[in-house]
Amino acid sequence: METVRTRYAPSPTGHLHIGGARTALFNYLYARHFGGQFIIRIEDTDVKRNVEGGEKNQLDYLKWLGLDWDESVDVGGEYGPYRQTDRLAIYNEYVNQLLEKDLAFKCYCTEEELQKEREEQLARGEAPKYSGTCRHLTEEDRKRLESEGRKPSIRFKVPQGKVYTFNDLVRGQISFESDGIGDFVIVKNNGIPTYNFAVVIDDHLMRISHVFRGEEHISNTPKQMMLYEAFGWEPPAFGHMTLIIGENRKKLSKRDESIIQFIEQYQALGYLPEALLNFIALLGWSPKGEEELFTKDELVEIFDPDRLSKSPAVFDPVKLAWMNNQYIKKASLETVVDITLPHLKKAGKLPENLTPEESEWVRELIALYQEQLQYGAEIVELTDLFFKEEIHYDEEGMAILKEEHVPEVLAVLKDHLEPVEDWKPENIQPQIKATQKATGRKGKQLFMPIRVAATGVTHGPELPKSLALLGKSVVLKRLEAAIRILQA
RNA sequence: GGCCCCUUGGUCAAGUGGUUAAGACACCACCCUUUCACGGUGGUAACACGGGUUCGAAUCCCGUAGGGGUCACCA
Repeated sequence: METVRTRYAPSPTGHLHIGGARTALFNYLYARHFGGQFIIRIEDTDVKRNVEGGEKNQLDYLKWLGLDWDESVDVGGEYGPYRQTDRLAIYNEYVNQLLEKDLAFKCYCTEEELQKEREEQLARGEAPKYSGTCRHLTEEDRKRLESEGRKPSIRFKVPQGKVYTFNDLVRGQISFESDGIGDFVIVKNNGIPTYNFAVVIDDHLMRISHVFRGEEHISNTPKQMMLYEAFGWEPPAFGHMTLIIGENRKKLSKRDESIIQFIEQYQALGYLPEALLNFIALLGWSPKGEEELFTKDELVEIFDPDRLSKSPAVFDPVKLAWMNNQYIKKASLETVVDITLPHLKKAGKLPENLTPEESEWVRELIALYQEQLQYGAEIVELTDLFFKEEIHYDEEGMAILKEEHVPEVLAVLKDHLEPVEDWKPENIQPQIKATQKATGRKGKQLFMPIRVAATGVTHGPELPKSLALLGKSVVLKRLEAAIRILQA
């Protein structure tokens, strides 16, 4: 069997987003599963729309997600160059072949003329399609048009009356009639080839064997097949994956703000790359058993292209959060600190540079919330009570404090806590116990008033640890304040 | 509008002619716990519709409806 070679071919017109990452991942999984190579090629033929840093962002965040590749702009490879604008001379050669064989022709129509043509067709209720104006120009016509200063684009002569059929790896057989397709542009009038042309040349020259891409490319496939046919080449196998859609059930638009789409944003919010990768793998694909949590290596192992689904997948941020929490719970404290600490600093809760004591304190604080943390940035609201100077009790808290036995509990606890030298959970816990003995109050009646008085809230993590992290003076002050309020 | 694709619970999704139609997220209840969270147990909830084919259809065929994609000198 021929070597499996797949590729991810982003255009640097934007940063890496969910859809791109998914395409990259499945091409990666396919290649790795079958022991093949994975290539990254930069499709930057839309010179106007390329954005600064787009290419780097794509590569950086693919790497962050844990993907690696065998050939690309950064690591080289024997089928390079891997950036399309560095391959212009190559395309030129093949364009000339087509021109010589009369399989392509120069088109002098301007954008305005074409636009007008399209509008008229639409107005007549026809499908917009290039009418073939320049298909049969004579040499003289061309000279004349060029003397007018027109720069030609080059169009491919679409064969008439043919049917193009391919066996899609995810959808099965799909057919198109060539008559529905107009002669399409393969080289723009700025001399740079279009996507549909360059992709064919490159996939062939780079020996790409399988192409997984989004469903939006289904209708490009017949055009590409025509080109393969014109050159006498064998096309790769195509697999069109379902679209990832938003809650409105439409394709994610890069401008849609209802969903976080860029991988860098997930990193910034404190998601773990392993979780995001795992989640993305389950978008339009499902494994055999009931397990859903997989490492990258496990995914490579179990990946089966036959299990790619055909219907679109709604991106569910709630499930992503759940999955991220699954990974956070299993992660080391260091990792969790890494994704949370910057948010505490950014929120102004902590200074940029921490003393060793502050570092240790915040580590313990973060550890307290590791079990329930869904993503790094969430730490700020979760730990809010540890950074508040003033606390005030809500209705529920007030109701708890107002119970008759509370002043006694608080006062006794305060007396027991005052002598504690080494302010640690292990030393605080016995004093709570002692308070229980002295007052005869236990369970809710004991813990809740203490919690409310010391933290201001009715829910939170383990009480002794919370008190320890709050610090002795803060706790004592708050107990006193509560006692005072209750006396008034 | 033409062409193409899709249709199982709120969401993801298993299922490939015979199942009590899995599982996960979310939701609800209970258990654990001082509380919250975690965890555990249980529960509500689905084959778009209409015709065939068949002893038998979520599964096969044909329609209808709905949704989506695409019709660029974007990729």
